Amino acid sequence: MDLIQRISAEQQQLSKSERKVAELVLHDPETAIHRSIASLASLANVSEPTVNRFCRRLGCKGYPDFKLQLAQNLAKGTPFVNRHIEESDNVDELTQKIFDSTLSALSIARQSLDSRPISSAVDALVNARKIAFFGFGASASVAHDAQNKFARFDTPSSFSDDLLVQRMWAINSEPNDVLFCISHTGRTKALCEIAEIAHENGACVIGVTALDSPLSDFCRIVVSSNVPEDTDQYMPMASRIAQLVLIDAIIAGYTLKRGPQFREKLARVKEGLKGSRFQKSPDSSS
Amino acid sequence: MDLIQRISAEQQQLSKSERKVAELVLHDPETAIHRSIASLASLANVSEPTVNRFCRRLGCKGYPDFKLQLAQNLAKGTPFVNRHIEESDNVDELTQKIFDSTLSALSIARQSLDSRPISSAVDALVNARKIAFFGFGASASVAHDAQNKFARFDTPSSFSDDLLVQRMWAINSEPNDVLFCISHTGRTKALCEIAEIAHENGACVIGVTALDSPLSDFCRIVVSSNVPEDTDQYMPMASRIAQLVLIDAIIAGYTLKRGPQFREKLARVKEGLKGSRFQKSPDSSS
DNA sequence: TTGATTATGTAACTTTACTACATTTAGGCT
DNA sequence: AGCCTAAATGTAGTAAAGTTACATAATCAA
Repeated sequence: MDLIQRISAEQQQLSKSERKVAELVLHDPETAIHRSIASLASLANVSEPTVNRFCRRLGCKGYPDFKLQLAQNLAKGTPFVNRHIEESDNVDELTQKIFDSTLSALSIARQSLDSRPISSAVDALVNARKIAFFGFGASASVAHDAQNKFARFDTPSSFSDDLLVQRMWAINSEPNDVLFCISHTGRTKALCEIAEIAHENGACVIGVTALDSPLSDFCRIVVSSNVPEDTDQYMPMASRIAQLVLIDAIIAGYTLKRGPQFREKLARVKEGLKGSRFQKSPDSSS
Repeated sequence: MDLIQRISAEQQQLSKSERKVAELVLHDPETAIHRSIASLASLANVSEPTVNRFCRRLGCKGYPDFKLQLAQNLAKGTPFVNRHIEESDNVDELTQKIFDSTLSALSIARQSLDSRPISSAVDALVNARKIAFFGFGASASVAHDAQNKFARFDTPSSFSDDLLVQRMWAINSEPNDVLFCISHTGRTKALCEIAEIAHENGACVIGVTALDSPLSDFCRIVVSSNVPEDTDQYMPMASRIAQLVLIDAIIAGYTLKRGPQFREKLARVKEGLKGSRFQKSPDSSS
């Protein structure tokens, strides 16, 4: 656990004066690392030894050591604590918080990543006859995004958030077909049904979902993201971003595995998109 | 340019004694940050002021400042630099790289953020009569995602990636209607046309796009993300993630501005979604 | 070689952080 | 309440670290 997290964790157990220091540091860590102990102390309205004791309580050797660790912590760029949004936040604070918690979730997901299912997914895709991406609600747009990327490839792919279309696809599925079922919770009844049908037909069902969920029972491969609870209480935020990035990784793996002449094709596809744009600086699709 | 790079760059122009210090630091930076100026000086067989002068020559305020910068430099260690994917990467490396570059892009976007257009967008939405989210290609799924979130709210909202549907909406648009046009480059001809029509009808066109792009000419508000060039050469990766997070921020601002009784409604919507799921741990939509 | 210029080191000084101790504050018990 | 104990906080002195001013040594051009 890094220093900033340690401070916010221990904040409760600190004494009154020490908590003043903690608040100051958490509120503006940048400032702290450029100040002397005396200046920080007076800023927090406490004495110098209090600041020193505060540092030691956090496991530092002294104030200079504390500054050093804090500096490193900041440089690492994971001061993204899941700070919850408050009624009093202005738009600027709020925006920063949203970015922070997304970054935080992504970086946690990155650490607790299992590349094996991703690898299996790539293998399945390379041999796929046709591919589909299904999901509902917020996961539908993730599926949509994934299909959009596969549209660049030469294997037939489809997306749907329509129950009946999905069911038809599943019923017609065969071995060597790949079905991506996307659901954060893995508890959406309708999607489980679809997955079951495809699974029974011998298709390779890949779940971008939670491990040990009802949906995962029907999946040959489960790619899970292990993001912390969503910051926002009303709708998925960070979880779907993690799903997108996971799928990006699968796509990158696929692109690589298909070899150089496949990537030439991709370059041609990209070139071909230019016709739809006002020219100036050639860029990726949008 | 970071400190270590700066040292090796200036190494040639340094005097004999100062070069000794430079070599020492480059050879073992870890040690340097934990030593006092005296200890470092004796280790390099030079005097203390020499070390001090060395620090200043590198643009630091003094030795403590030098240590701080060096520490930050080291902590960055394997920063989320846009490390390009290589043929030889295995799936694990590749996945890490994809996550890294996404994190990198997001954190850059976070730093160079202008909250004013976000704030204006929130204001426009609060007064909106109807709202639409349009985009093509990868941006279509972003628009899809945004609409999915607005489906929870009480203002009529729609999404389309269909040229004709979009055009019909634009033609029917009026003042107080809000149109989100999503495009990374802001150069997609079709979308510009739609934006122009809506704009001429007096609707509030909000571009989630690049500043100074053709599209931005028809936008009353431009929310831009300033992400670095996309890592992947073939398709948008990081840029669309940044778009999503920007829209998340707008939504969070909107939710907050609508006040507590509006959030109660949201809670009811979330509760209502449960019926579509296998129960166990209630969670957000998927 | 010599004078000027730059590089380096010495020593005094200033700032910074730490330690030991005194004072205050808070909580428990009669 | 009033007292006692223990914890928390601050004061003042001390040690250590960093900086500055100046003196000496090295380098180079004429």
